[in-house]
Amino acid sequence: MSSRIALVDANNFYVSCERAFDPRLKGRPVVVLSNNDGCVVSRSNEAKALGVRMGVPFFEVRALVGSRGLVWLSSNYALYGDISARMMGLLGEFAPQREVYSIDECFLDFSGVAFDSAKLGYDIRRRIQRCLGLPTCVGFGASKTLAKLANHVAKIGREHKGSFDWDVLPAAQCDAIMAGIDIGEVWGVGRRLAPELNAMGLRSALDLKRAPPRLLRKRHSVILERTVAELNGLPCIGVEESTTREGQVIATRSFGRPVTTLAELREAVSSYVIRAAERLRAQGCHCNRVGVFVDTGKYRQDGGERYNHAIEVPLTVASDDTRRLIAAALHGLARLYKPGLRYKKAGVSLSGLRPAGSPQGDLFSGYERQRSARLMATLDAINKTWGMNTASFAGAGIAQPWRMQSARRSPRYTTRWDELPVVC
DNA sequence: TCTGGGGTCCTAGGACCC
DNA sequence: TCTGGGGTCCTAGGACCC
Repeated sequence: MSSRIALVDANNFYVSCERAFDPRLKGRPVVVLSNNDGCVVSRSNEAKALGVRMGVPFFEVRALVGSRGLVWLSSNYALYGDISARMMGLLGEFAPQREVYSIDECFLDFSGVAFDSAKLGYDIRRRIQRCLGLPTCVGFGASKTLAKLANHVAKIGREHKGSFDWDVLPAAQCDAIMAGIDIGEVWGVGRRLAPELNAMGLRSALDLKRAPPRLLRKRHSVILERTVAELNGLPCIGVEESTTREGQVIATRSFGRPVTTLAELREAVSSYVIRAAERLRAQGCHCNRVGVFVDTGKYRQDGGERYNHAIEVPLTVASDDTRRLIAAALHGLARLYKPGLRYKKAGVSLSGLRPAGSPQGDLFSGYERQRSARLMATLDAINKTWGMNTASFAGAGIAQPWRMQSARRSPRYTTRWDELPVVC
């Protein structure tokens, strides 16, 4: 039985989440900004029509606020994460197997199942629209790469009404459509690779589909070889329900204003460890390496040299105890810190992840370990019930003057009792 | 003035082992 | 002067993704 995969994704996801709770935003040019209100990361169709590009620094388009009525919002990840979880729950009802690929994208595996893709695509889109108020598109194909590309076709061609399936069209027609798609739109071909492939005479998705895979592997990598196979309907990338890879947890932020003192850097790094450790425990993992990095930023005005360095501190015993991880991170930070610089950003990474149940304990730590586990569990329970940072660590600072800007975050409608939407 | 954050995967090269 | 070969593990860096 041949492979049949769908990719569902929400259109303009962050903006659509905001619109679902604030109908006044409908029909208007709206953008949602990245952390620190730095870059545009989501745009309504009206904003796209004004020429606002993805990822553009906000200050470059700020004039459109006055001249064209552009509305801007800070990002509200509590809201988007919750809406995403609801969307993925609904999508899971449609297929035997589901892979949550990103906050707004999901692969569904229908291999071995008979279905009418036109009806299914319509049903999925209607369900998500009715339950959550989100517009979506659906693409069907024999591989993940083809499903992604089908989704792209569904999105740009109005005649497809938000759903497209390669397998219902004759091969010649599929090729004609692919010939019209830029090679850079193919999943796995990024900003570096596209010009290199262009230089080899490959310009469209169809060119890549017909390219010799061996040669591409030699010149580039095995990834590109797989992409070519996937474009030809030979699935190489499986649909995976859960990720059991080793993985890592990263927490990083740009500062609201430059930071110069070690004391403030210590506060910031501590607060990032607290967040990362929460996520680590939510995954049920311990880590055995703590990385920390600082950066003076790549857009420096003062002409000085950029300083961005990282250091990894190994732990003798894998841990998920915030206190231990903070101690390790601060140890690394002390070695990294150079006075007299204006730091723009810092971060931590937890790696060497393993399941919490299997610690290779040091001989005498049994009792300590139980105490630690209880303390962390209590901390997480308090913060889950009463909201983030209800109980925290003094080392992270109280005033936190270095914190990022988030001038226009909408209410956390669905995750905070005190911010529930009020219906009049 | 103002330029995000959180990931994955592959490859090359060095350390180390037998 | 001459100085193996094969394997694994780890890490850094680069490319990609959303």
